[in-house]
Amino acid sequence: MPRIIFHIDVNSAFLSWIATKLVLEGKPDIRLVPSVVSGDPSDRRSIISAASIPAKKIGIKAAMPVSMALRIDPSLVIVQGDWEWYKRCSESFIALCRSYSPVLQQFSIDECFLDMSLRCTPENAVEVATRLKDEVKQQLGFTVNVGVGSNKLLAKMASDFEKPDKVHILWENEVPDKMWPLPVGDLLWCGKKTQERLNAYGIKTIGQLAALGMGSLTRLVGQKFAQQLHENANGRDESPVETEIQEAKSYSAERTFPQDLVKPADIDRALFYVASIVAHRIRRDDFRASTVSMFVKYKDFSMAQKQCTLDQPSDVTAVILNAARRMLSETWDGVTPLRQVGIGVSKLTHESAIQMSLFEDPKMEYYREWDRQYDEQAARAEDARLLAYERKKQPNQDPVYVVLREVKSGKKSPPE
DNA sequence: TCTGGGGTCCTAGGACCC
DNA sequence: TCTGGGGTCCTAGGACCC
Repeated sequence: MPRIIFHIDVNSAFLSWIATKLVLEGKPDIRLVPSVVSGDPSDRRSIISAASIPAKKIGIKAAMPVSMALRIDPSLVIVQGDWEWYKRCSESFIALCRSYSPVLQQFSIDECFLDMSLRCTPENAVEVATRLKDEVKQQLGFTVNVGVGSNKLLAKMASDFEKPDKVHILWENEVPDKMWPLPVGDLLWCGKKTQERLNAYGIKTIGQLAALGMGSLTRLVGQKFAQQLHENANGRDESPVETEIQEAKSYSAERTFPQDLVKPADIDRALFYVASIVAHRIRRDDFRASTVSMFVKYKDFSMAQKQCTLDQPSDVTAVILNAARRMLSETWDGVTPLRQVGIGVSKLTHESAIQMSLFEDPKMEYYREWDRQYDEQAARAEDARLLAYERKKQPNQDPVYVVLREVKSGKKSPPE
C-alpha cells in the first residue's frame, strides 16, 4: 500500500491569525495591504514575524528588522502579535486536521503532518486535501497550503510550492520534474551555510545535488548529513508521522536589551530575569536540570557560551542563577557591552533530587520558599492576564514580568 | 537597515576508565 | 617503560527548523 502524507501549513500564520481577529472586530483585512506582525513595534530592535502577501511582493520578509521594512514602505501597517490568540487558532487548526486522520504530527505551531494512507487513495487525494483546505478557510477564517506526497519530505516540499490557499502534489516519480530544477537551498535542511558550500562546489539545483557522488558530498558536509541530503534530494524519506508528543530536552530564555548593556548591576538583573523564567518553566513541567548554560551576544553578534554540570539536578532559581553568574564572570571581560544574555538548561530528569548531602547550602530552604512564592504570584498573574484577555483589555503583561517589576521596586529581591 | 526568541541534532576534542 | 583501542562523559561550537 502506498503511503499518502499531507503536510498542512498555515499561510503567513501569525499575520493570518491576527487578521481573522481584526476582521471579527469589524476592522479592515490587513491581508489585502502591505502589513506585518512584529513583537513590539515600538522597540527599534524588533523584527518581523510574518508579512502579508502584498508586503512580500515589495520585498518585505519575515525576520527582517521593522526599521528596514519601514524604509521600504513607510505606510506599512504594523500590528502587534497576540500569543493567546495564536494558541487558540493553532488548537482549532490542529483539531480540524485531526478530524481527517488521527495519525497527526504537529511540526510547529502552524504546521502538521497527517498520515492519510488509510483515509484516501492516490486518486482522490487531491479532492480530500482540497476539502480540508476549504474547510479550514470556511470554519476558521484563514487559508492553508496542503502538500500531498508519498512521504513527509515530499509533502512538506509540495506545501511550499505556490501560496496561498493551494493544494500541490509531489509523488516520488514526479521528483525529477517538480523538485530537481529547484535551487538547492529550497531543499529541507539545506540552509544558508550548506547552500553556500554546495554553490561554491558548483551545485546549484536539487537535481545536481541528487546526482553528486557520496564521496564529494561527505567531504563537503560530513557523513551523516551527506546521507540525509542525498536521500532527500532524491525524494526519499522513510521517517514516520510521529504521533507521540516528545518531551522537551532543553529549555532556554534570552533577552536582547533595548541598548547594549555594560553596567554589571543591569546585566545581573537581566540574568536573574531569564533564570527566573527558565527555572519557573522546568518546575511547571516537573523537571530538574543537570546542565546549565549561559550565553551572551555582543554588539557584533558574535556569541560566547559556557556550560557546566551541577552537583545534582536542580529546579531552584538561585542554583541556576548562581551557576550562570559564575560562568558570566568567567566569560565576560566586564567591559565589552552586551547585546543579549541568555540561560539554558538541559540534561533534564523527572527524578526528585536526593537531598542527603550534609553539605547542602543552608540557604536552600530560603531559595525554595522564594521559588514557591514566585510560582504562586506567577500563577495569580497568569489568571489575571487571562481574565483581562477575556474582557478585551490589554493582554500583554507577561506574568514573570509582573514579578520582575516587584523586584525592581524593591518589594522582592533576587536570591543571592 | 541592522538584525527576536525558542528549540533540535551533530561533530570534535579532551578526560578518564577499562 | 612504553604501548593500543574502545567506550562514555563533558564542553564548545555550528548547523538547521519555526
